[in-house]
Amino acid sequence: MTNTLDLVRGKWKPALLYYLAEESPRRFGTLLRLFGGLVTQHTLTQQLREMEHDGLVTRVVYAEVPPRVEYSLTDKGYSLRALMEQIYQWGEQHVG
Amino acid sequence: MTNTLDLVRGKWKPALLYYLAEESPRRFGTLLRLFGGLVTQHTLTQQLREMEHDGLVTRVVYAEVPPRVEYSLTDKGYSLRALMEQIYQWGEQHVG
DNA sequence: CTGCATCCTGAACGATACTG
DNA sequence: CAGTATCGTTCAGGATGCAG
Repeated sequence: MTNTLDLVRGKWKPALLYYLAEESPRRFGTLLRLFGGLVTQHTLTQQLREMEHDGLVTRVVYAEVPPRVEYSLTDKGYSLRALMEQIYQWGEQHVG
Repeated sequence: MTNTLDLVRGKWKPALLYYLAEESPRRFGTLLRLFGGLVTQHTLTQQLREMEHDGLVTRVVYAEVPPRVEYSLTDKGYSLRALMEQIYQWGEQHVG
């Protein structure tokens, strides 16, 4: 279970799950702008790579100039997003 | 939702939730021994106090010599424990 | 027995500058 | 545009010793 929580152990991962579930694929720059300067490129890249490693997102690089990289949610990612929704619902009842 | 995850943001909190759901109340020393030296007094005290502050456990001090302190799970604690079970189930299916 | 005080380490995250 | 490289800060958690 801790293993599951580890998948969202990362400051921006829950939000990334949310944004990518809302619309996939999304470009790196788009995601960066969605956070409005609250997160750095460094950190965003890091968290996306970890999520890719965990099988939550897929990363597709297009050989173009300028470069384009798109991130999409996997089935596992969508499933985890649904679980997060459960958790959110619990919070609504017990925390307010 | 992050607010909910914050309640178990703490290395030993999920385990404490588990042990206290299994049997309440439990003494401090008992909990400490359950972890078999993997956690220090310092950290265990800290996490229990945070859980108390979050309304997950109640702390009862008995004015005896030697001192006795017992921790119990609250209704909210049991409820969170149930949610953790949901999370665990998800992990079984998607992580193995 | 329980827990507080102090010090310390490691990992997460941010700031900034540079590159294909 | 989408990174990588470095460095600095913060903070959870551990080690150890002391106290009621």
